[in-house]
Amino acid sequence: MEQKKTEELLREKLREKGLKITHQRLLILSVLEQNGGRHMTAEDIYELVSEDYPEIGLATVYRTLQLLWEMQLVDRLCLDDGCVRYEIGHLVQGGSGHSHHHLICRACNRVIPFGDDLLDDLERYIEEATGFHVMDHELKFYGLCRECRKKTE
Amino acid sequence: MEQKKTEELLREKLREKGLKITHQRLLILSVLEQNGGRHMTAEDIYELVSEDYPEIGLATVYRTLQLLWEMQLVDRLCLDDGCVRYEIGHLVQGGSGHSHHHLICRACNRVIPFGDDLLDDLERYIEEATGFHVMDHELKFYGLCRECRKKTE
DNA sequence: CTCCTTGCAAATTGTTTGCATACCT
DNA sequence: AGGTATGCAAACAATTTGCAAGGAG
Repeated sequence: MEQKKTEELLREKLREKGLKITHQRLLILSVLEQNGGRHMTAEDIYELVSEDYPEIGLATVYRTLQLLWEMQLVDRLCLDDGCVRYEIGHLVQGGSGHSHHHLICRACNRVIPFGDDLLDDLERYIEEATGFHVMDHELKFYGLCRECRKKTE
Repeated sequence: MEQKKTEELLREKLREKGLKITHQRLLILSVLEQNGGRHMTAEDIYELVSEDYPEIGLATVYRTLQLLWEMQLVDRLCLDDGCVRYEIGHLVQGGSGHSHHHLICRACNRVIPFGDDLLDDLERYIEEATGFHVMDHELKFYGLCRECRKKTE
């Protein structure tokens, strides 16, 4: 049901721009949606889509991710491991409009997602102070996770 | 004066770890310090250091940046243009202990630094809630800058 | 039928690594 | 002297691009 909605959103946006609705584009979005919690690289997505559609090329995955990102259907993030990662857009997913943050442990490199975002006030403040209209944000905290703190004590 | 202080910090940290104090390491830190406001790529830094020290190799720049980052003397950030950028560490620079955020315009790709950080409360909350000890953070806002908003109206 | 899109392979780009030499301490 | 660092070139990995063929509108 929700699935249907996101796909419909993509169809609309493509139509608006005069772009074509292709199997590949729908499949990539669907894989992202079905893996809501993960932070996937283009390669990850490529492999998952390949299961249903083995002819797909990696370049298409890159091109489509770029497109979906521009349409705000997916979010992008860098976790300092040298590759960009993607997840279904927080604006479309569930429609809560809220993203989460990432806690990155400098010792074990684990990435821990953290709750909801609590930045509404700050966003409002930025808009007032600078005229910059905030659409999205990405917040990462670096430090030591509970386990690594124990180890070094 | 401040310059001297940061360099001294590096010397100490190197000594502590039994690593050597080399011309290259000092120069790289110094270039970062003199370009406090910029977000420099390894290549940028390489070119600047080359002016004073043409024999330097790009690989050394990468190795040194990695080292300085581990020592918390420089900060790292990704601005979605496919390369990692560096700036002098907010912990050492001025000693305020506060970093700034970045506003990234999705239309013109401009990067606007934004004031001080206001995340102390959130950091404290995270530590209480999860046991994760926060040492640093990186916060980016995506949206439309004042100028681009005007254009699209 | 037209133009957008794709798959493939080659090209690019940012970053890392191996190794012999040079340099700190 | 002894091990660390460096410069160079080659290796790698992620991403992009050119192009002929295929597919949506």
